[in-house]
Amino acid sequence: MTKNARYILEIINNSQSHLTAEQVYLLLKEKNKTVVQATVYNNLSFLYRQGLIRKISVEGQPDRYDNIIRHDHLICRNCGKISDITLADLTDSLQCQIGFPILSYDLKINYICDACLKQKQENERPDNHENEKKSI
Amino acid sequence: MTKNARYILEIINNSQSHLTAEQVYLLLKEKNKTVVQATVYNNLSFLYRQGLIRKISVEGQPDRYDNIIRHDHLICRNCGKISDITLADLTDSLQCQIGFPILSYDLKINYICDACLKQKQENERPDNHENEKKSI
DNA sequence: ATTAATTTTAGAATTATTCCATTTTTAATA
DNA sequence: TATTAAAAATGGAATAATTCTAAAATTAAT
Repeated sequence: MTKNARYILEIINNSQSHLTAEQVYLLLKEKNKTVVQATVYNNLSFLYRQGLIRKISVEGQPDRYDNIIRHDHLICRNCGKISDITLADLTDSLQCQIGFPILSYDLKINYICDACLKQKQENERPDNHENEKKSI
Repeated sequence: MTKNARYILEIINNSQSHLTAEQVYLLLKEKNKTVVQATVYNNLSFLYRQGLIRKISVEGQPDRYDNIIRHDHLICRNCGKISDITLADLTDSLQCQIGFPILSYDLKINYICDACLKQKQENERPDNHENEKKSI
């Protein structure tokens, strides 16, 4: 494991958010002035292949990277915000239902976050006709 | 709903696979010779906003479009193949655990498909040292 | 028939990611 | 320690997916 790979793993594990490759690149640059994006992509692929990080994808967004501690994700269908939530582990139940061996699962819950809910109520006041069909 | 939107909805609902925008474009072209990609993207967004189609995303792949009949997805972590599978409905259980209202959920099961499993066994015969670290 | 609104088109622009050839770094060995 | 081989990083070009924009075409409303 190279220095860059170690830094990247650290960045991802210490982050509360769900970093894109670009965000990882910007953070890594603080440690290593000369690093380029390709290096970040190489190392992210390496760490992913090794099972040391998780990759999450939300429609219309670039791939994001996350730690491998089991947890699920809430996706706001209005603004795209991703949050963590840890729900009951489904592995056994799924394994049972499916029959052949599974590796893991990804569960995304779609909802409308507080901020968007509030904003929507604002916009839906009878006098306001803005943003009538806005949503990601 | 315009003619193009109707055709696209039909294409997606009649498809067994999980079409990308490009694939939808190629299929729509058979009906409407002059259509361009931007039109397909416009209409896909429209149909998605209306809740008439579903969007699914797999890391490293372009977004895909699917019908809205409830079902889950199996993702082969080696070749990226997506298949449908209908598992127990989790809505109530999730809704209970979460507390605030949810819209829906997406469940992806990671596994290795038959074809890849067979191919891996081939490659792992002691004489064969190809592809020792290949996986998406 | 006229106007306004919506959709489509064509093509440029943007974003995310991969590829490739060269250089640099690291590790292994004489 | 110097030499070599392997792996990683760099810089930049290339590709793929998607969005944007402005003009043209179509549709609906008056």
